This record gives sequence, structure tokens and C-alpha cells, in this order.
Amino acid sequence: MTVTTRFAPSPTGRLHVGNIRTALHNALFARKQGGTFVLRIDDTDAERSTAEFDQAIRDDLDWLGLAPDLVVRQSGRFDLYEREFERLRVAGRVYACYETPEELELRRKVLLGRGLPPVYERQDLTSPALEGRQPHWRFRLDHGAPIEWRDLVRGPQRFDPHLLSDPVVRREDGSWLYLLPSVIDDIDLGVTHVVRGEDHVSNSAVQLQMFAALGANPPALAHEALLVAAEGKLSKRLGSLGVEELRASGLEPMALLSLLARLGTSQPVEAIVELDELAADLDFARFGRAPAHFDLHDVELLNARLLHRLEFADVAERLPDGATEPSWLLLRGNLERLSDFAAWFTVIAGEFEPPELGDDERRLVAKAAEIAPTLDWSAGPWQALAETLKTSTGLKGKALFHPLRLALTGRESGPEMAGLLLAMGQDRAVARLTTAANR
RNA sequence: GGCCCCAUCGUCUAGCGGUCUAGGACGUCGCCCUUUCACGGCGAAAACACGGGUUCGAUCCCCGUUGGGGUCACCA
Repeated sequence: MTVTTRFAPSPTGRLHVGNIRTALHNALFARKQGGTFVLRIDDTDAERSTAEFDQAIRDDLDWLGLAPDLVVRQSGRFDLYEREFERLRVAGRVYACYETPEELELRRKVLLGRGLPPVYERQDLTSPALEGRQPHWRFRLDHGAPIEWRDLVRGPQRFDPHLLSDPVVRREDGSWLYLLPSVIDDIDLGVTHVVRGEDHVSNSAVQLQMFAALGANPPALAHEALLVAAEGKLSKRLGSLGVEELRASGLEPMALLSLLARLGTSQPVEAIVELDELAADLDFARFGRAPAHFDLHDVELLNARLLHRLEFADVAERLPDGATEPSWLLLRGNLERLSDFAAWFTVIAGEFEPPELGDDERRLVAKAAEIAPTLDWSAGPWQALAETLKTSTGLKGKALFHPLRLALTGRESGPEMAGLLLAMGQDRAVARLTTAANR
């Protein structure tokens, strides 16, 4: 069986962390199985859907490295929905309803007030009072037997159809609601696995009956626990971290994906460079069923780790002009964002303002400025410089190295001075020591 | 309110009645490396929500309490 997964966002906003995780797991699973990852733009809601968000979603997926194998749009498939809807109508699985939203809302409140589940109650279709109203349409749930399936992450599931409302599938004006078109598309596209958040479990129960009503085998279902944040819930409808902030913050997509792929699973979270590695050990059975806490700080930590592991070839075209492999290897261990490289590169290949030093530090640096021109740079100047200074000043350890580091790099911390000195060259080093000593 | 999930170190989790003096990962702390710091390496501290059962014996099974999450739309 060829695996097909799908990610089905509506173009009513940008992607966010929760969305991205769903997209990732679908993409990863398809990749692992050598299957197809479909992006289905769920744009049946013409009011809220926009071409801009449609485009942004595809751009964001590309940026993440999760470009789909196929893109389809629900707005282009209405003929298909019409045909299938007609089949269901003729078969009596879809029926006309005439209540107004206000009436339904009132009824819900009454039921809730009585401590009853607010389930839709089927009406007497022959009621004359309904004459002349334009109907909307509901799918008739089969109350005959419990709805059951074996969920890939939640295990055996069982729903009593009496506790579910017949879902509205089509509005008075003929427009579609998501539930039915989604099933029709999953059948038509040969989707074999539906991976989504646990906020969809009861939808799945209903949709399972739709698959049956349409004479199709249902896909395998995997409902993952949602993510929560310290500030609250990160679900798709409430305020959450959007992909635009993520992109703007200069984080590597793989840092985000490394966390999202494994957070809430028993797999250790680590900075992974290749999507294939993430795909290889994706296992729904290893997913926890409790909501996991998402913390952006973890992404930042992973981002640094990831950078420290990246090879020159991985980042070469994103580095400033003149950056070389040795400079990358020297500096990468001190980067938190890739953009940090530029400033560090200036330290070894450009110019910067040395900071002002205290009197003691300035004296030491002045001495260093005298010694530096006399050193044989090719012999590894750092040790010679340190040794000479040590004997002439009696200083050692931090008192000796800290001022030099500050004068030469402008930073409190960084790569080993031996490598930095060599990389920046004698002229640059002498000039910096001299200016720092005279400021 | 009904229904459904969940409850182990700060966080994500392993554990499927004795093997648990409860394992791993991230974070934290310490040590080493660096004649400094960062990177890196090594090590340590750190948890079974509570109350009842069942059992010779409960982290593990049952019930309840408490606490989290989800859902019950003419949104997806």
C-alpha cells in the first residue's frame, strides 16, 4: 500500500506552531514510508479564505523544508462534492433542516441548562411551519452501533453516536462545511493516514460514518495530543506563536522541527540536521497522550546546538562574502543564530571599535602592543605572546587573558584565542592592541 | 453539565505486580579541557499528585478526590 498523508489548513491565517507540528508529522510519515505528502488547501469558506494566506502557507512550508508533493484546493473541487452529496441525499444519509441558528442556539442552552449534552434533535420533517424556508443539510448519523477505531496514538476508540449531533454539511446558500468535503477528498486522493490534533477526535468519529456511507475504507487515524504553553494553550484558534515571528527571529527551521518532531514523544529531543533522520524514527506508538509544553527557549537552545554541528557547505551561501571554511569551523561553536556569524567574522576579517579598558588592563594591552609586532605569526603567536607577557608582568590566568580577549575581540567570551589570533593576522592584532591601549 | 484523554525528576518521557536503591533526554549544578571565557567532554542533584481498596507484595490493577487537556458550531 502506498502511503498518502495530507495537511489541510484553511487559508485564513498564517501557520503557527501547532499547525507546523501537524504538517511535520504528516510530511515525516509520508517520507518515512516513501509515500506522498499532499497539501490540501481547505478554502471552502470563501468569506475568510484569501489568496495571500494560500500563498503564505506554501511559502512557509517551503521555508520549513516541508514542501508538499501535491497541492489541491477544495474550491476547485465543488463538482465532485456536488455529485457525492447527491448520492448521500438520494440514499437518505443527508437530509434537509430548517431551524435557524437562533433556534438551535436556544435549544442548546436549554439542554445544557438541564445538564444534558447539547446534541441536535432531529425534527419532524413534515412540519408545515417549515414551508417556504430554504434548507440547510445534515448528515444522518447511524445510531445503530458504536463508532470504533484503533487510533495510532490513542489506541482503541469508541463513540456512542447518540451523543453526537448530525453534523451540518451544507448551508442554505449551497456552500460547504468542512466535514464532508474533507472525507470526499480523502477518498478521492487516496489518503491512507490522517494525522491531526486530538481536537478532531469527535470529528473523526462522525467522518468514519461518512466514509462508510460513501462506500470507502477509512484511512488510519492518528490523533496527537495538543501542545500547551506556559501562557496558555497553543491550539490553532487561540493566540499562539506564528511562523512569521519564527522566521523573523532568525531561527533555523530544523531547530524548530527537531523540537516539534519529538516533543511529547519518548524520543529524546536533539538538534537534528536532516529531515530524513527525523522521519526515520517517527513512531506514533511513541507519542504521549498528555499535552506537552512547548517552550520557545528550547528552540533557541536547539538552534545553537544545530549551528555548532552544521558544516560549512550547509551554510556557505548564507554567510557573508569572504567567509571561508576555516573561519566557519573556528566560529560556529559560539553562534546562537546564524546571523551572529557576521559580527564574529568582522573580528577576524574586518574592523571594529575596541572597547574602553580600565587602567590596569590598558597597561597590559600596551605591553602586548609592543610585543605583538616582534612575533613570528606563522609559529602560532598566542602562546609566545602570553608567555612573554606573563614573565614581564607577573600576571596569569584571567587577569592576563581577559583584557587581551577584550581588546582583540571586543567580547567577554568566544573561541580560543590561539585560533582567533592566527585568523585575524598580525596587522589587525597589532592595530587593535594599539588603539585599545590608547583609548 | 455530558462524553473522551492524561497524571513519574523543573520539562519531554521509560516503566506494562516483585528485576525500582525508578532508567534516558533537555535544562540546572559540579569537574575536566581552555595557562581566561565560550564550545566540547565527563559526572552529580532531581520524580512515582492525594485517599481508599485488590494482593504475600503496588509506580504498575480497581474506585474516588484533586489537577491538567480536548470536545459537545450553519469554524476548520
